[in-house]
Amino acid sequence: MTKYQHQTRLLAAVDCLVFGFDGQHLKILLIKRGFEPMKNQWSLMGGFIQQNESADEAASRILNNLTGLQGVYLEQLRCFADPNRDPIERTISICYFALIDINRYEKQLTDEFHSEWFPLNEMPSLVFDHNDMVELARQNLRYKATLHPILFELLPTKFTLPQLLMLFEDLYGTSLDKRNFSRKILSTGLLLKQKDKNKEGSKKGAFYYKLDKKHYQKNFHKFSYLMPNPNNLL
Amino acid sequence: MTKYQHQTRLLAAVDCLVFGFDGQHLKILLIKRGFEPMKNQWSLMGGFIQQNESADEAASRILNNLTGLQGVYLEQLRCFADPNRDPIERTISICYFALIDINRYEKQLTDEFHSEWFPLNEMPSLVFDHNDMVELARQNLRYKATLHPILFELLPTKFTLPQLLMLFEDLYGTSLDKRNFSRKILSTGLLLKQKDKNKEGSKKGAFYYKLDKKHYQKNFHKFSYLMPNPNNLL
DNA sequence: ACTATTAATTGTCAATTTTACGCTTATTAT
DNA sequence: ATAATAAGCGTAAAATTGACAATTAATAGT
Repeated sequence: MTKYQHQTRLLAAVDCLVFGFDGQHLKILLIKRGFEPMKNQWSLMGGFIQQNESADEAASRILNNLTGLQGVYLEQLRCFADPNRDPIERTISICYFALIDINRYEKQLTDEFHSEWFPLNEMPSLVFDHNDMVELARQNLRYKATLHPILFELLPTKFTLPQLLMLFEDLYGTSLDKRNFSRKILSTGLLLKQKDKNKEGSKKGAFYYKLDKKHYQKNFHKFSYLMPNPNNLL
Repeated sequence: MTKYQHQTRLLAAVDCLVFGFDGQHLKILLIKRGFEPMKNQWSLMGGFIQQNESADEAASRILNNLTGLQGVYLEQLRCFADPNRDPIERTISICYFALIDINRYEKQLTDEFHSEWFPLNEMPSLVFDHNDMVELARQNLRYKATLHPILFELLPTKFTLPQLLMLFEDLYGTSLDKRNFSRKILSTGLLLKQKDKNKEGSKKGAFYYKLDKKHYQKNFHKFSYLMPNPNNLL
């Protein structure tokens, strides 16, 4: 026996969602779809999985091909497999999301690859079920960011507390007390204060911080619900 | 154009992981694989996705076929798509996990469907990458249960606080103070005290509780990290 | 070179929540 | 009756949170 008999074989694609943060708003990177159907409609970065690559590899390859991005935070969201999600032919899509530092790639993305940033709330309608993917990814990001220090992926290596605050406020659509926010975020022990300041935003300037790589693992989980510390166990 | 040209089509399967709780330990339901390769090896409940069903539908169907389970909590975990995960032919697997009340189905599962429960920590080695799936699902469950009242799916409609405590303790591999646990869990407002007791576990007997369906939505999120309440926003 | 302005940062205190315990209670078996 | 067992209630110190006010550093305008 070399093959499974009598089973349906399907197209498998990967769609990549890219989040960025411009200092004010959480944004999403879109491109105009390059082939039919729905050619020239706004879309996530997508492509078919090849015979000998894993889904993770396909996601990296496709993201790189369509945006030039490489080595960025990339995580599988989930698989979308409605039989009618693609009108041409049944295609399963494995959806990924990436988090990048928007400033680091802005020029290359818009000039070279003709992709465009949209604020999450003022996004055009997308092809197929890509709107659902975005909504799920947004919820997932909110959810995950309550427990994981994942939003730092959206900021430069050196960032300020006001920047971080803005990011949280925009993601959760709320406003937070900066004094309490600072205290809470610093109490995690994840941040290392730098000696220099960022003076773009104010006269006084705000101190830069970096993630403390040494304590990152140890202090990863400064949260609580029913468990004292779910991830330190076992 | 009616088809995408020159693209690889792949087999797509679904694998279902079933969790249960016997009052002492978290358990997982396994069956002996019914066909080659690896026939008669321990495995998750799996099968191929058919032409006109979604992945969710396939998961329900396959779970029902192999265990008789129906209408239970079932959620997609993630997609496993390593090109070599199946030695016969490349097959993408979309992994699902189910949470069930073990007592409700025990007889049907073991007698009729010849599936077997194993404590998560004393599980035999499984076919293909199913071991990875189990490990990921366990982590995911731990993770999710810190923020979502999801573990109730593993208990009968009426359950006691000592039962719930045992479940948390086993999932997180730790011991918790019963007094603090009670206070914390009751403070969520999610539980409704019943008038009758369960006297199986002790002489005194422990009061039954039910989930308060009315307040379930409202009190879903009694937790905090950086956000006052991430899910009530927007 | 002062002064007004702006945003960052530090600080305070009451209220709430958590932690770490001890004690009482209900029930059954001896 | 009473000993044994696990359930359930209580409590005080410690830690965290929430709601604020005050101070500080730097710049820009006069």
